[in-house]
Amino acid sequence: VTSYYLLVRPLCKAKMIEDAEVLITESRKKFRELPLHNLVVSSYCKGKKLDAAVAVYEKMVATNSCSADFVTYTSLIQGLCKVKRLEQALIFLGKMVSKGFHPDVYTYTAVIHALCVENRLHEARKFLEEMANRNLTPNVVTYTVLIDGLCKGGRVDEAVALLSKMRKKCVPTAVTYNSLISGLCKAERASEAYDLLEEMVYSGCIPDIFTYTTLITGFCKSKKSDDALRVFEQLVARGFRPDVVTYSCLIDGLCKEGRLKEAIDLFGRMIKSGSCMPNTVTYNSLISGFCRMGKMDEAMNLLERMAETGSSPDVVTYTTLMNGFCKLARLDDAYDLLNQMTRKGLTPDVVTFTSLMDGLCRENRLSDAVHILGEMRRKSCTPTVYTYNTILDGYCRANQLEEARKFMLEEMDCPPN
RNA sequence: GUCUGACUGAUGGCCA
Repeated sequence: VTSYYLLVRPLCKAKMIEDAEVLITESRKKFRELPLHNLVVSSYCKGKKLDAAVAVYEKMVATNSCSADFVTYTSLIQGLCKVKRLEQALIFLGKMVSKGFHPDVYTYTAVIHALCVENRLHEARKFLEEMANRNLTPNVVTYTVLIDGLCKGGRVDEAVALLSKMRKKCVPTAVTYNSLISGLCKAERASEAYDLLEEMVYSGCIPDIFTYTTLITGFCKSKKSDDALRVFEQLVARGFRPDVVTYSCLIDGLCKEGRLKEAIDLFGRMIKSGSCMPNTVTYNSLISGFCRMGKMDEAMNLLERMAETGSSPDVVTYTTLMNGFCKLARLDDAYDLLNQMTRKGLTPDVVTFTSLMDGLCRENRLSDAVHILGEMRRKSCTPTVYTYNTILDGYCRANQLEEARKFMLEEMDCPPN
């Protein structure tokens, strides 16, 4: 037996699990030990080879070599959860219980997590209750998993309520705070998120630059760049290093409020600080800001200056600029950029084409716009509902309601929104 | 002598 362990364990560690499996299944009966089988099953699970893991389990059952135990079921259920084979995991959970084994907090948490990922929040909550019925105490991770699921499902209020509930039993971790802060920011409730951040720091949990950037983006989304700037100064004062994403978020927020001068100033400050260099996204935000203001000269100037800091324009850069020109009815300039980007080896995508189509529609060139739709399909660039809406809006604007109706019935191959 | 669970950041398109 000892020699089997000496072989099987290293084989599993070296991810040569198939060889390990051969060893244990073809050995003489007395070596068919359960821990060896469990080792193989769990190794397959870790390698996300769940079919193989389940096959070993089934062989165990079929050949009666040894019978699955707590560890076998735990490994399989958690492995299945990880690869999102939730239904199968639930079946094994049922089997496990019916065989008299008691899934532990970890297993329940893994199942709840998988349910949350599938947005099956009601069932997730039911499992929390089931834990209580089985005298299992949910811990921080269990609560955090559910809180995170609720946040991602847009049910932030329930998440906040669950936070209060969990506080009576355990202490939130940085992960808990991060989930909630992100959820509140997505729900445009950045000031509540900020309160949580302060509480997080006060209670000794350490946020990271991601946490701060989430908050900055949250304030920007709510058009509160000033609050975002305050968070920025605070993170610097607390010794965190803003990176290019942090700067870019702020720059984008300022641009979206039309505060272009401040955005440019911050851009300069970023370079001067020496801690990071702007990238394509940083430029794209600035360019988008200038385009929105109709300042196409400045926008084009930025395009030309990207190379100075080692950035290259991408499809977003060009689309932003083209859209800017389209909105000013400068279709020739937009087409020039289309050619330029193609020459650079960049491929226009569905957004690029939709922008162009919108420009054409605004100039009453509806048949040209519809023509692009055909081009897109030929290039297997799939139109989205925005693309169709653009055309529909064009028809409506031109008072061609009957055409719009016909287009919707005959051309739209996605559900309207 | 075998198993174990969680989170967070940026840019472009339609209408309103």
